[in-house]
Amino acid sequence: MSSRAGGKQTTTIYDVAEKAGVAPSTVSRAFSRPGRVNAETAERIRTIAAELGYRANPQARALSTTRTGMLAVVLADVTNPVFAEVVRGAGRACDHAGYTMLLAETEESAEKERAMVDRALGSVDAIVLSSSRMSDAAIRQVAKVEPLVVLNREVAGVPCVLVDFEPAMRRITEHLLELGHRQVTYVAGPEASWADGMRWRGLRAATEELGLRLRRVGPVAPTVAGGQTAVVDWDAHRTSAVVAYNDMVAIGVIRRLTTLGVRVPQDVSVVGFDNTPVGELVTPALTTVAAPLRALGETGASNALALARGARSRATEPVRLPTRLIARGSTAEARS
Amino acid sequence: MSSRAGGKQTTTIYDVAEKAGVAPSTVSRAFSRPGRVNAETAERIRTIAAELGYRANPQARALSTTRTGMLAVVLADVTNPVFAEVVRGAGRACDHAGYTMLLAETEESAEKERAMVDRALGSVDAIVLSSSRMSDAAIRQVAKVEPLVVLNREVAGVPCVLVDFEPAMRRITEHLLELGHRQVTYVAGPEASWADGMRWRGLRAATEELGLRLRRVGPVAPTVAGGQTAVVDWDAHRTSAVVAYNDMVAIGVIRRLTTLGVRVPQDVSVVGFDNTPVGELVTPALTTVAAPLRALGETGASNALALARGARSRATEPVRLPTRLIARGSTAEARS
DNA sequence: ATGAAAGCGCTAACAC
DNA sequence: GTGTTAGCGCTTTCAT
Repeated sequence: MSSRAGGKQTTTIYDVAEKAGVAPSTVSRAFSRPGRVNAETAERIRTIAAELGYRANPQARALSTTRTGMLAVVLADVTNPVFAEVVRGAGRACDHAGYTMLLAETEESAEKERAMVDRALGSVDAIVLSSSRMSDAAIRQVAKVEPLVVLNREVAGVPCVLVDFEPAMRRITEHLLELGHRQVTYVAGPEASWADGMRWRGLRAATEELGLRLRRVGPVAPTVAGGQTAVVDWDAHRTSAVVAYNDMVAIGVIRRLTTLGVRVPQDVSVVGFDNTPVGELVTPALTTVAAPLRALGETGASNALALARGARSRATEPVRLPTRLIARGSTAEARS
Repeated sequence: MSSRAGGKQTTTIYDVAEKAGVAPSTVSRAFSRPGRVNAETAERIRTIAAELGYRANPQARALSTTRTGMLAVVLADVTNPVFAEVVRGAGRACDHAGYTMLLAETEESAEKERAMVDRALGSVDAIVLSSSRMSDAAIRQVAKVEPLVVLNREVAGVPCVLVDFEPAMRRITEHLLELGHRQVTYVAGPEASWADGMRWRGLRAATEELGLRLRRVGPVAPTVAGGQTAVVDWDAHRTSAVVAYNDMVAIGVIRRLTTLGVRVPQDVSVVGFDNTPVGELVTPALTTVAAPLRALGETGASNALALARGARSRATEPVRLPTRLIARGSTAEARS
């Protein structure tokens, strides 16, 4: 039992070594390279260590190995259910790998993000960037210094894992077509959003191919309020179907529509995106697309950890995760 | 520019010292004790450090100071909006103090919690326990080893910050009374939940004092499904008002009631708790209590950091945060 | 105000 | 298989 500056009592490798009658290095080996030490000796050491309540000092270990056993997850907003799921996934991956997760919330500010990444850099073995507001260049820069994987955004030369939007938008379009809709308007989310761009393009491609007429309104904030404001633009050229950037926007659209006396889904069908929990609590329940958010976080984190372990990524082909359409009450047959 | 094992390029204090023509210790001082070094020298050192892109190695620093600059936040479920808010608050406090936040999600398991706390112990300067499933004894144990503050739970001898339930329940009761309700049933949440106990007791005290009749049903899971199941018990002894453990339960109750042809709020009033975002999206919008969740996390974290800085807490009087009632559409005058 | 030197607790060569 | 010896990068006495 030696005591440290802070006043904390700490058992060190030396205490264990002494009591076990072996050299400190042997104790170290017993924990980090169990193979390279006599089985009985190892066992004895472990027993004594347990008795003494020995816990390796992570900082000291890190100092000599350059590996801290920590992964940083940085995202814009934990309060957003979408990211909360991602965090959970990442947490599981860390847990599974014996890693500790460090969380940084940027609250949408690129500067803050930059600062947090900077601070984290020295303390972690890898980084997962979730809803990055940084430029591609800045991201690549960071990737040069530390293993890094980006979620839901494609940055050339940097490993990323993303939700496969194209088939998702295609499914939505098919669904609408089956219900007899011939024109749809897309309510766009934040302009800076990579996801918005992907959704729009996917929808455009699908509608074109399947012969639907497509309009676009917005951009609006990705919130209920945003959705509400979009309705006046929809009103200028009404369509029987609306596809919203995400669930919140869809809910806003529905509320506004309802206020105007337009019934959903009888008069117009509305589709959301993300399969957020509120989707099934509102009236009507939302037709939406479920993205594998948990898996996104999980594979993102575990890929990052793999990189940290030296698995230099050969092909930086983005990993694409599949989605599924969840048809609920907000979509119905078009009135003929 | 010296290179480290991992292959990372790192600028050390020595590199800066050499280029600045001073001793390493001076560089160190220039950063940690700016007062104790000649102003000009300090300036020169800082300039050179910046040029060289010097970043202090946190592990090395921690090794000699015993302070890691990290705070651990452990909670059951990030996916729960209540905790998400707490995390945000804690994150802000950390940010503000130049600390890094480590997040551990226990997914409701006391063992997992124990393990995560254990792992974190060595890496952080303080811990915030949010929805702890550990026993009071276990918590006190941890508090002995490391600065620790508990959120929304009272553990004798351990600093805690909690939502002030009593006035909250009193406000609910008053609200109901004003609307002419004379009997209310409480739908209890998880038995193990400290918050549930407090809410129940607060409600009991208030109803007694104000002369309302109180029944209790449950416990049920703190979910929509849980709320739905509770309705059959309510049905056995109907009351004109229902107070639910939280918003989710309240929503479940409303849905079930609606299914049964009982109208909310015309036939029965329902009150939730937490002011979760969905509360204003459902129909009818939920009357509920807003707890200062963000503040909870924020003061919890900053108190923990204060402890870490040596502010040995004198009185361990729990900090109590105020709430406010948000009256919306799910409560109305009792039918006479 | 600054330099020199001794660690913090652990891992990693290198001997034996 | 195990002991010895250097450090990892920083802070911190103790001199000067």
